[in-house]
Amino acid sequence: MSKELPKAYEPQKYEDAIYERWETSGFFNPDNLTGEPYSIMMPPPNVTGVLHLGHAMENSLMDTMARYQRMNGKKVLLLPGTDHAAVATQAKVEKELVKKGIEKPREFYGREKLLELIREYAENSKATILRQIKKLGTSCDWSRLAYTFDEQRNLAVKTVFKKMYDDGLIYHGHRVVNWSVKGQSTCSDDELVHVERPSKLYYFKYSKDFPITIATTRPETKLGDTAVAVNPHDKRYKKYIGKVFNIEKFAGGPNLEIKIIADEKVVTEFGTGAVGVTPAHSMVDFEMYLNQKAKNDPINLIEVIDKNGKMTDKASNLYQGLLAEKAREEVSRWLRENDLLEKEEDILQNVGTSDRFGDIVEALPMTQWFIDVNKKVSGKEKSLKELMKEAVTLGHNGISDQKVNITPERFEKIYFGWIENLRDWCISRQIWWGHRIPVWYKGEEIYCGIEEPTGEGWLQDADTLDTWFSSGTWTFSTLGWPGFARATPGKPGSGEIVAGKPEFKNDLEQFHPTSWMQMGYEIVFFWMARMILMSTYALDQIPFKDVYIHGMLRNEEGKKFSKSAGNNIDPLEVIEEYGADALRISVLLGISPGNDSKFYDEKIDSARNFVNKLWNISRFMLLNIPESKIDVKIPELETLADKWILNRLLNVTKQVTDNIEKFNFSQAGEALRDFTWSDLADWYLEVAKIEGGKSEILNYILNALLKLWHPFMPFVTEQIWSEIYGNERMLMVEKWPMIEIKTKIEIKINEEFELIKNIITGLRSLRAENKIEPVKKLNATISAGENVELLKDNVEIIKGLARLEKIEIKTKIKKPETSVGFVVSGVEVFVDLAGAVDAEAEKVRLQKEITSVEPYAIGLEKKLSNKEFVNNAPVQVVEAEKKKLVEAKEKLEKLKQQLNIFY
RNA sequence: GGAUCUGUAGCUCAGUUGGUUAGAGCGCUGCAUUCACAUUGCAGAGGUCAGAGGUUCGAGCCCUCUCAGGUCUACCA
Repeated sequence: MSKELPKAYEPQKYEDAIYERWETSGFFNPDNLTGEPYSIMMPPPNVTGVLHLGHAMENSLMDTMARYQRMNGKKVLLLPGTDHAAVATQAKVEKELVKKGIEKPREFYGREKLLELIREYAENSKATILRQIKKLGTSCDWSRLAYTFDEQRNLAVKTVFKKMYDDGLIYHGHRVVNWSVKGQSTCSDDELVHVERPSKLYYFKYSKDFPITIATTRPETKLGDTAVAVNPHDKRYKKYIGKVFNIEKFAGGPNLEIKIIADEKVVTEFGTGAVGVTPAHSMVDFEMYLNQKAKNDPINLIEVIDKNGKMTDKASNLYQGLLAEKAREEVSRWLRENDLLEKEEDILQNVGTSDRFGDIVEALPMTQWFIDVNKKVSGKEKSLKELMKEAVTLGHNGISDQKVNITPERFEKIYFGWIENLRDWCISRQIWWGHRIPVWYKGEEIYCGIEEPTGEGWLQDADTLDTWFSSGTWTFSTLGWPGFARATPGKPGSGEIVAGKPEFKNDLEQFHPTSWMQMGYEIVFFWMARMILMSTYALDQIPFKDVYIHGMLRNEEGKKFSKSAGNNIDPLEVIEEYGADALRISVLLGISPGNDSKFYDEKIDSARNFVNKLWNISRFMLLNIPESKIDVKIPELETLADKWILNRLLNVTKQVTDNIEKFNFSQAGEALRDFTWSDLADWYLEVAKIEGGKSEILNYILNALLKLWHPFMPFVTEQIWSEIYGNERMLMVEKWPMIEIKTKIEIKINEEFELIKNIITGLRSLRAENKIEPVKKLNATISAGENVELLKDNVEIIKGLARLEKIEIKTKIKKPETSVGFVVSGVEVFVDLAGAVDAEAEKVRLQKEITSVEPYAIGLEKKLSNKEFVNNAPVQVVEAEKKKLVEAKEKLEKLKQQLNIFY
């Protein structure tokens, strides 16, 4: 059955229907597949808005992998989902409400009503996102769709929380935390964005008789100072250590009691070598406070800034109620006026801002929930920190196949560095959109549990959990945990055996640890680290075996795409104009793992062109295949070109396979594109027009080609497939081409075909240089040496592709007088131009070529006469160089002979 | 301050353990249109591989330093 395709590929006409066919086929659901389980969890996009190009890239990566694995006979689960994104979503909705004129949405609506509004927004956004994912062609199992904020995930979150609580890893503690005044909530260290800004460093003394000068960027916090820390080895200050100084009415305000303490971390060389310690408003100072407490030499903690960023009554009524920044001016002014300010210095300072609310974060002491990362996990003798490290080094519990492999490798180091500096993780947030902390209070009593406690008078903790707490459970909460994971001691994740179906395994058993995970480098700490923490702790398993870290897409100027910058690109618009396949290869090709890449018009243009090229290649091939067959073996190979293209096909199959296995999607696609466009379209199909009778081999190649391209460009390949073979079998579940290289690839075939190609290219080039019209047929003679038979066998190709009338091939021919010529691999080609030879031009051309070959030959000669090279280099290399020299010399000699004719 | 990435043709980038006269796409120049494809084909120009040292028979690739740009990170008060 031969079918003629339309002239151009119009993606809009086919894509939706194809997606529907895939979906209804059931093959997106692994339950309908057999083979070894292979699982990928989709990083759930935030329901804060719509997908952007970065998501298009992620979907392309995941889907390419999923389709490749499926075609390789794996039971593939690509599980889709969305993320409620706690702070991010609430911040977003509140921002829009503020824009509408509701200044304080939380006060205005109250908890229930505001939650309803956020929920509505989230559901809307979710629907859009899911539609976009389908448009991109992602082959995910919609029957397992998950949401980080649905009941199933809530159960998983509560279960982990309780386990950690019972193990004493989660504690309620009074510590200094990051506080966003604008968002009225805490945030974790990772949620800070450091911004560099100009600032002033003030050098001052607390009072005239205070012996040490202190430097600070925040004079207003000094109203809450309770100590000065110096290095214990600092000779200048040693004598003061342990002394207490009383300062009356510091800056006209409160009385201070300053104890001089010693701390190794104080750098003698920096500033004055002495640090004013404000335990309440600095993470570092708070740690000193804890240290002093532990040493039984306590210092006080005085809060002078409140949750609204204003000075408290402890700062005295002179400052109370002022915003911190205002108080800073006032304090420094007072110090200046009272001659206590010694110096002001302009410096650049890094301040932490809230990633969601944008304001500068205050350090405040508060009672919050924390995860202790240093405490030993019961029954493990390892802390969470150590678990996180072990999973990436030795493998979880020292088991090597429970090791997380990170690609590219360099992110391992970055990950370890982060672990080193990790502090206890503050997990409670004062926003409403999120998983409520499963803790209830009644007077002094505290209850932590999955269900609300029975009895009167219990009040649930008002706070919610950091969104990454729930995201951390993603790889297993999506697979039914804890439902199917009633733990059998020693065998985590073991489920129930269903009677009569002894082979039954639940999702968790089949698909966890997941096989492969991809994510952007910007969430390695947020997410990858937390998944490893949660999974190793709660399941005793790593979350995934391989994780691939990709870079960010930027625009032509290298800027981030963002809504606020106004350069956002909607993937749906790109798909509408160019098609999903074009979008997919434009974000997949031309990138390198872990590095940022640019997206711009020319890229998507050429991607679209290529999709169309493939369509037309198929179109042409089909015109030459009277009867398409679906399962074909390698046909008889008659001509050199046949052998060559098949060798190239097998070769590129291997390259594509190897590169996908190594997550080099870009290289895989590029190799395939080069094969398709150059080898196949530009050479072999042109040869096929001349040689004819290629039905079977074209059938075979087209079949393989569509399969190889399918993971990258699923729509166009599936469409072509169905145009050829009807709708009975789907390309999506066809077998990936086998690499059946029976005999080893014959280098000779390649070399021989290269010679033919070079002769043709040389003839075309000669024609162009001599400005001979393309239609004019030429006569050529070839002095072929030992290649006579080869060239005679392929004479029709040469004649056809180089547009020759007559060709004469002999072992040795002298250059005819009225001809021009060139030399390639020992073969001399002459073209008779009769009177049309431009002797001067020909002389110049020959001379030019001689001057390029001569130094090359001399270089080779030198190299080969170097004994050290000959002795040290591998034999193959030396042999190759010798061969090159022989050829170069031969070529040089022939060129010189040709040139001599003119004299 | 520490870490890390990047620097290859006008532009965007490949270049896998060191071994052809360093490649591709876009752009540019010239030519071609009843041919599967102008969303095309053919031919061509264009590079001291950021710079300087070093290791090696041999370096775009390994080592050291310098310069430029980016990113992450930190308790410079």
